[in-house]
Amino acid sequence: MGRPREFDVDEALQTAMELFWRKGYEGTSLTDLTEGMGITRPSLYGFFGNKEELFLKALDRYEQNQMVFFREALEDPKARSVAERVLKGYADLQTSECNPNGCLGINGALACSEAAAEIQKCLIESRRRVEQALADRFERADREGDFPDACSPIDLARYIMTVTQGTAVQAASGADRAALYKVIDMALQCWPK
Amino acid sequence: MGRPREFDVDEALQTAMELFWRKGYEGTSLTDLTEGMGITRPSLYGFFGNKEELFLKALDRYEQNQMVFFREALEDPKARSVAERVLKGYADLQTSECNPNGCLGINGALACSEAAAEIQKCLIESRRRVEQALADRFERADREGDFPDACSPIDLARYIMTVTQGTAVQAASGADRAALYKVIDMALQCWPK
DNA sequence: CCTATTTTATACCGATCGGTATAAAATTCT
DNA sequence: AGAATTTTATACCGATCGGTATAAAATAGG
Repeated sequence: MGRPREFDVDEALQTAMELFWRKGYEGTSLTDLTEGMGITRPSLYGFFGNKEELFLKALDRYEQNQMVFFREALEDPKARSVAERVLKGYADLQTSECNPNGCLGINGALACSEAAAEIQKCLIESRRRVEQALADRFERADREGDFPDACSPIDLARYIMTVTQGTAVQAASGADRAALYKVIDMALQCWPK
Repeated sequence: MGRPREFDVDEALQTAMELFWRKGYEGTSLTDLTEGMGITRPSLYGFFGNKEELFLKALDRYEQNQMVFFREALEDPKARSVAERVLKGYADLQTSECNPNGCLGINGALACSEAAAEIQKCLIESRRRVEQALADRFERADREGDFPDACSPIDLARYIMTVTQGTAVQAASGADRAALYKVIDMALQCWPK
């Protein structure tokens, strides 16, 4: 009942996600958002709360939709394949033609004013969770005898995440997928096949 | 002649650099700058041009002062030592107690609004120059027979830079120096001693 | 002491920031 | 048709954005 909505909530959120991804939280204005999403300010506030809540919803969508590859990679039976699929999956995401370059989780708010401190904290926490999930997977591999003796699961997980964060910066600087794949091949050389 | 300046230009620029380093170009307001530098707006504009020029001057200072380790590292006779010193030098810089975390060259403007597009371009170009300098050094090493056969100088240079950019994100997220050193040790395992 | 010069301090500019009050438009239920 | 409800459109809010006009304060040279 009531006047029917004139826009698709999912589509609008997708657009918001892409804008935040490309310009960061603070670099994206409400005017950017409303014009891009094709809705008015009252609609934005009515459906998504405020800018901060909208960003968190966009981040949630990002994790649900764009990071599928990560959860799938964790299910690979071999730890080295997990690492390779995580690295290449991130590289694919960071250089996808139909998405902004880089990662929303990093572009969103790496360095920012006090006004965005809360968003910055959320993104740090988000990255920490991803790192921990990978570390947990490597712990399992270690118990299964599917892990190099030389290094600890948590350290290797942090190394892998550091490389993906590096490729995120590279992608945001214009590096193409082939270049990132070469980086990944080198990054994986420390891991005997 | 004329009224004597009441502030030290060098000190003021140092403060500006630190602010931009911590909050990024767009995250740092003129109020942040003038209050931090202890000068008024007319003084800032009189001595440093405008916000954009001030940032570029701060970036120049950063490259001159904070990146000394990089130029020194390039002079090391062994290519592998060059790589190790570059990686550890960046990690030190990114986690120095007396500086903001991370890198100015990345925190400055990774993702931003159109208003900061020019600064963003300058930073991308700055990172590209650093990468090229390392690639040139590795080219030399290759000619000197001081380089692994398996990979090309430019690819390895990009790999090294990708890792330092990854550690920059890690540092900006609160990682400490010891953690980054572990990452670097793993990153260097692809390079036979 | 007076002038020229430089830097300071104050107050202001239009534009944009995130956010909202108000009411008209469009639907469903009675 | 009329009331209730929801979403739209418009116009606005105070605060802050980067940037500047104006003139007072502080020096050196004549």
